Amino acid sequence: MTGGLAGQPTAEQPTTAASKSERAYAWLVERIARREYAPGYRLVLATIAAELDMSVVPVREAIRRLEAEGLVTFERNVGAHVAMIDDSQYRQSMETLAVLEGAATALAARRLTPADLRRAREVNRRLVESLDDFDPHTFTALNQEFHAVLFAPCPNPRLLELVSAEWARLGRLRDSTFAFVPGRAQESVREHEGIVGLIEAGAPLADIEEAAREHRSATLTAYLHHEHPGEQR
Amino acid sequence: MTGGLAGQPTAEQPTTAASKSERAYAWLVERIARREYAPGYRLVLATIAAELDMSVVPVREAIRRLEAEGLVTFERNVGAHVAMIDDSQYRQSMETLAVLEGAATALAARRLTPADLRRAREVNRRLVESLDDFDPHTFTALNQEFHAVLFAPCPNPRLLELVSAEWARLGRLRDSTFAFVPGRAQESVREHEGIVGLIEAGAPLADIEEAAREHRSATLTAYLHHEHPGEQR
DNA sequence: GACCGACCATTCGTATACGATCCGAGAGAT
DNA sequence: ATCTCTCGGATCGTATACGAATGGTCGGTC
Repeated sequence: MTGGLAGQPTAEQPTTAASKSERAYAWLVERIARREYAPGYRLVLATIAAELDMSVVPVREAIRRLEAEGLVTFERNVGAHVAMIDDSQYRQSMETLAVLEGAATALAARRLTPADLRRAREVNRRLVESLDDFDPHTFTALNQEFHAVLFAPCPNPRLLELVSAEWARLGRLRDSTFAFVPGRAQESVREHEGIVGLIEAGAPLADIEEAAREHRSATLTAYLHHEHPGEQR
Repeated sequence: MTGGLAGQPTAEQPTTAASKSERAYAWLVERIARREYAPGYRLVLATIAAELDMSVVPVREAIRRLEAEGLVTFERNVGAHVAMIDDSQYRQSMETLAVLEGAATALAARRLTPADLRRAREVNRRLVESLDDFDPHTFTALNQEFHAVLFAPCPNPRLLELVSAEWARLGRLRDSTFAFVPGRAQESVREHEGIVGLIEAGAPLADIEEAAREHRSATLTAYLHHEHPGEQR
């Protein structure tokens, strides 16, 4: 391993700072995020190990971690696949996110400084601009940034952890809703302004929470209507 | 490796249905749950492997899984310890649970049958009875059962997953709040009745959600007041 | 006597090895 | 020709082996 070749013995390269399993994890997340490994892709331990120049053991660990986080599915004696999210799961996760983000936004509201609000508006302005030549990916990225600014000062890190874990599951596995229902984007940025306004005005936290939640739910509803026009729910 | 001892060759015992890593996982959860391995306990791979009569590899996998779920902490090249939850984390998790459970209860409300409500009341009646000779553990178990009945029909399994994951983190790692603030128990059962009443009466979902959330938050507040009477928050 | 540095035991991290399991392809029978 | 059974390749699951990092202890020095 690394054969005892006489490298710079004194050079304390902290390159090895991360363990191999961590590198494998990061590498896989990267690939999944950029859809090089698309949902459904078969992950073969030995292949990945070879590509990363390590044994299967760390790769295995990385994959199990991804499984725990819901990014890959794993079947005994069969192997791992990049997770696929069906409509039902998508709906559930979005609904959950609506709840979590709504709460986080409300908890953060009183801690947002004027500077934060300015920054939020700035991001939203860029969202408006991006409407011109619409690209779902760009829009989604900015959209997430907008909301991140709003709930960043939330005093409950645990809540934020759950939010970002859920986004990781979703954002990386499925194209943004806006790719399916571009029309939703316009409404969305309008609602953003409304939320910032509520916060600025010191509105009751319950109102802020509801607005944030509804905002997210509306995106989901738009998607469902678009995909399954018949259904009620 | 089960040393080739001549077991019943034809007996297709599906005992081996679960992989070793799964067995190790279940075993560890069990030990942690029953506080045989208390918070802070050092988990040594080789020791556990020996006790379970397997190699360290599956044990390692089980521990990493527990880490992902937040039940153990893991430090590189040092090892794993059963997670300890400090006041701050406890507060955050309870707050998060208040949000999640509130939402789950509201989503489930319209789907609860009269039979469900009867069952909830029955559990609450047992809670009242248990107040006589108060045992925090029994009380907490019944308490969780009560709430589980209420949000079981929640149509969003993902939300329920997060709820139970969070309870696993907490319930297994720290004694119930009621051990610290027994007085809270009385209020708690009264509030239960209020929540069931709201659901039965078909109250607005927002009201139900708020009641459920407040109910959980109140427990937290009681604890904080008891432990840190000075602080305002 | 107290502080500092080197040694050793313990335990983790990863590689390699091998048996177990699954899936598909090809031979054989109907 | 089609269906079935068997065999073989591919891949996973776990054991064992060994280098590497950590933490504590012992001995040396000021």
